[in-house]
Amino acid sequence: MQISSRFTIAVHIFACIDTFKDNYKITSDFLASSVNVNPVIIRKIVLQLRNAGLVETQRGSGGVTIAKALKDINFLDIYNAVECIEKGKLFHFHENPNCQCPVGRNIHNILDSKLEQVQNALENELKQITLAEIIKETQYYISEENKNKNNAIS
Amino acid sequence: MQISSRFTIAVHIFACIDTFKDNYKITSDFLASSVNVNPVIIRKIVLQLRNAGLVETQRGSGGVTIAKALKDINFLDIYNAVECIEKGKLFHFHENPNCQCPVGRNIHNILDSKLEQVQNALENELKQITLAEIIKETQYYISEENKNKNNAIS
DNA sequence: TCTTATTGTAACCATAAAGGTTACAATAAA
DNA sequence: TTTATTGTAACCTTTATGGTTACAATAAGA
Repeated sequence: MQISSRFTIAVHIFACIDTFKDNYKITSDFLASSVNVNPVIIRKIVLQLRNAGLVETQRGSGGVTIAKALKDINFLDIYNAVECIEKGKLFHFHENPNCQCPVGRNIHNILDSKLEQVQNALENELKQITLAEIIKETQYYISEENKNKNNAIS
Repeated sequence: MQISSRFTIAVHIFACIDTFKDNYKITSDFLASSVNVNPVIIRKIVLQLRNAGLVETQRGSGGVTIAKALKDINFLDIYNAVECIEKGKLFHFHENPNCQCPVGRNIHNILDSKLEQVQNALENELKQITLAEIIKETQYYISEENKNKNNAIS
């Protein structure tokens, strides 16, 4: 299993919106061009982000905007928005362990809390990383490029 | 995405082997009965565990045994054995971000270390949990059942 | 040696998810 | 009224999961 590319695309979308919001209208075509996927893929992901209250969209006139302060959106918010994870569980448990067997009828007692512990570790780490941090990194790398460009000119 | 049930089945298999090793020959049929899946499913998972050096099997005569000390097998070993994760990466990155776009050509710089940080958090937590702990829990829950049974008899 | 039990493995199958595409109604603004 | 855009339906392909039947290879016991 892998976390689907919807997650990295979603982060990419946020980076684009913030970087280009003053100079471009952020349409699904615009985003599709940067991410390099079909615009409908972008629209589906943007819809998931909108349903989670992370972005706002305008039908007809177009354009996507970020709905919250950058520091108030973290990777877990995005993960939960785009990753359709069954019952919120990271681990898929085999369905019908044999309750005639001492191990089979106790396997949930034995495992459930451990699996929860692992899932919490993942979620806590996702929670630590906010869009504020990502946008700062984005600005840094773009400004470094511009520095190099200016050096080449001068 | 979810971590596949191969993982919980694999842990279940280890719990069974240790619990019943003195009183039963641990065949794929025996394990299949406790887990409640087709014996071939068990054999495929046991093969993955064998390829990872975690168990030993005997063709013909049959039987599965644990290949290492219980404290030397952790959840990450089992996870890596049964979860065929592409290039070892937890996150699937969109393939071809547009290098004409400042965000597109920097998105890996921006994201890669963050994704690695999250994957490390997951793997470290998996590493903390050993089979020794799981077997201890298994014995505890089974002994509790036996206590209750004895109480009912007396 | 023959029989039996068991593993390893191939060859299928069904279902679901991911990722993608075309098409178009609904909408908003110029 | 026209145009641009979103939301959405209806498809498609590919891959992974989980499952099944069948059988050759193997090891041990009768």
